[in-house]
Amino acid sequence: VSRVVNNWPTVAPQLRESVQRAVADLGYVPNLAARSLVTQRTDTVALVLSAPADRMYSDEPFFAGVIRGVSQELEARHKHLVLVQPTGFTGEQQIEHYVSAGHVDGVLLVSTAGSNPLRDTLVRKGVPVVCSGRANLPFVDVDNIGGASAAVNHLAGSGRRRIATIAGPQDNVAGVDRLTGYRDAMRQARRRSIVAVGEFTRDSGMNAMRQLLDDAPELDAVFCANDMMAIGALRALRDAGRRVPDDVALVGFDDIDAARYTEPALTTVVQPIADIGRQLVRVLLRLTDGDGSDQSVVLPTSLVVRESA
Amino acid sequence: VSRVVNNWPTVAPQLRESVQRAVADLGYVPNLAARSLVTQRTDTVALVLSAPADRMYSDEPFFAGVIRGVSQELEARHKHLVLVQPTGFTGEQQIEHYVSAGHVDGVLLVSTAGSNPLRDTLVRKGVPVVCSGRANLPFVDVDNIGGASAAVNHLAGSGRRRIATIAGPQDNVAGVDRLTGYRDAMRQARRRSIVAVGEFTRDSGMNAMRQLLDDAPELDAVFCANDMMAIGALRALRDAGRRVPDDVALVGFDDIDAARYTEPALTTVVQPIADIGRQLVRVLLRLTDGDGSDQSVVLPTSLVVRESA
DNA sequence: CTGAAAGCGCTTACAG
DNA sequence: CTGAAAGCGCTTACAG
Repeated sequence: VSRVVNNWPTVAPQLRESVQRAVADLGYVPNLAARSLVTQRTDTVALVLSAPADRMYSDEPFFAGVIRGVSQELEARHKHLVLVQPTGFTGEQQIEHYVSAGHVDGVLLVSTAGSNPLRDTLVRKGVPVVCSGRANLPFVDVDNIGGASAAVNHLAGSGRRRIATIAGPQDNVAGVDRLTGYRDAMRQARRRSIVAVGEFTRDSGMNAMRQLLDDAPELDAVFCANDMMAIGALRALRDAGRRVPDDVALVGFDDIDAARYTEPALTTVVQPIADIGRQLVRVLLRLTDGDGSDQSVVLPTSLVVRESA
Repeated sequence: VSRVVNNWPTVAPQLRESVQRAVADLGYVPNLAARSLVTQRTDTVALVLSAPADRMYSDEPFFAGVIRGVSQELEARHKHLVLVQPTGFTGEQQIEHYVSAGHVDGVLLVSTAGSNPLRDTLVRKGVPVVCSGRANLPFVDVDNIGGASAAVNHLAGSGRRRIATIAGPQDNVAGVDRLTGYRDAMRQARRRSIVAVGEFTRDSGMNAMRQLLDDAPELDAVFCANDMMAIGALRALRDAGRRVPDDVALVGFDDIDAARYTEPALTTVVQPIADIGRQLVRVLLRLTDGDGSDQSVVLPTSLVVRESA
C-alpha cells in the first residue's frame, strides 16, 4: 500500500489499481505525523515575522503582501506554512523550541531589525534559514539602492534644485540602502544631501517633513523611503501651504495601493512585494530540496511616475 | 524520562532533578511528530483565509489584524498556527486533505462569502471549526447591526435629513448585517432608505457615491459599510464639490488606521479586529480542549466621532 | 515485483 | 514510585 501511495514505479498495474480503488473508497489519507517521523521531513516551512509593534500593527500592507506570496508559492509546491509573529523574548524562545523539535524543514525570516538573535541561534543549530533583506546568509532582497537612485535622478532630471530625503530607520537594511541610494545619486549629481529620519510610519513622515521644512525651507523635492511616510509628508506639506508637485515634488517607495489614492497620486518606486514572498520560498526549497546551494535573489525595482513628481 | 518531561506528579524528586539536568545539558527537545502520533493531538490550529482576490490583495488591514490576534492568542497558549490562503478549488482540496490527515486540532475559518463548500466538508468530517461571522456553527462575530444603527442614529441625531448608505456585498454576512442595521434605524426614525451597494473596496465606494449623487442629489449624509468605501466616497464627494461634513456627513465602519488620516478624519464604527482573532482561538480551544461546548461570541462595536460627521 | 519486519521517537497502561 | 513493553501509522531496506 505504501508503495502505491508514494508512487513507486515497481508495482504491478493491477495491484496498484486495486489499492487505489480501496484508497478512494475508504477515503484514506496518510498520517503525516507518522510519515515525517520516519522520513525526517515535514513539508512545512515556518515564516517568522518580527518587527516593532508600531509598524506591524499598522495598516501597512508589506507584511500581508509577503505572507500572500509565501502562501501562494507554498501551496503550488504542496508545502505547508506555519506562521509565527513572536511577541518579545518568550515568543522567540517558543519558535526556537518549535523549530528544534523538527517540526519544520526550514525558516523564512522577515525581520526589520538588522541584528536578530533568533536568526543566529537557528543558523547555529543548522536550520536552513532564508532572510528578507540582504544578509550573510541566503536572502531575498530588492534593489533598494537602485530604486532610490532612480527616484533622485527623476527629481533632478525634472529640474528640481534642492532635493531632501526622509530616510527610514537606520537599524533596517532597507532603510540604510535607500538612504545610500539617495546619497549616491546626490553625490553623482553634485548636490548636497538634506536628510531627516523617520520610522516608516505616516506620523513619523509627517514629523520629518515638518522638520525639513523648518531646517531647509528652500527645498523643492523630497524622496521618502516608503509610501507611508510619503503620505504623512504630503499632509505636512499641505498643512504648510506648499503645493505638490508645483512647489515641492514628492516621491515614495513601495507602491502600496494607497499610493494610487493620494491627492495628488504618488510617484513612487515599485517594489514587488508578493514576489519577495515567492522568492523566499524558492530560495529555501533550493536549500532543502534542491542542490543545497545558496542562490540569493535581488529583485528589481522601478519608478512609476504619477502626479506628485 | 517521559514522565519528567511531561510533568507527571509521581516522580521522585532526585530522579526528576537528574533527568532535568540531562535534558538541559543535552539540549533535548521532544519530537512533536512522535508525540502527536501517539496522543492524536497536534497543538496546531489552521487559520483558513478565503476572500475574493480584490479584497484579499488590497491593503485593507482586516485580514492582517485577524491574523495578528489569532497569532497572539495561540502563542500565549503554546499552540501553533498554520496559515492557509487557498487559491481556487485545488487550494481548498489541499486544505481538506491536510486537515483530514490529522495535522491540526481544529480550523478557524475567515471567509467573506456566505456559502462555503470547504466549511461544510470539514464539519461533515467532524473537524472542529469556528467561523468569523455568524453561522450555524461556532462563530465569532461583531455587533454589525448595532454598530450600523448607532451610525445612523448619530447622523439623524445631528440633524441630517436624507441619510443614504453604501452597503457592502450582500453575499457577505457583515455586508448584510450592516445594511440591516441601517434599515432598522431608518425605519425607526421614519426615514426612507437610500441604498447603493459596493464591494468593500475604495473604488467601489467611489463609484457607489457617484451613483448616489446622481440618484439622490439631495442627500446630506452617508453611512458606508466599511472605511475603505468611505475613503472612496470621500474622494467622490470632493470631486463633486460637496464639502464634508458641511454639505454631506460621512460615517464609516471598522476604524482602520487610515480612518484617522483622511481629511476630514473619519467618524466611524469601531470594530475590534484583533479581538476577533483572539476570540476565534478561544472559542475553538473551548471546543477541543475545554468542555466541548459551543460558546460563540458577539463582540461589541462603538461609534468614534471625528470630523466627518 | 512483493511480503514481512524493523524502526522512526514518543506515551501510557501494566506490573511490580 | 518506576521499569519494561506495547503501540501510534508510517517507510524502507531486506529477502525472496
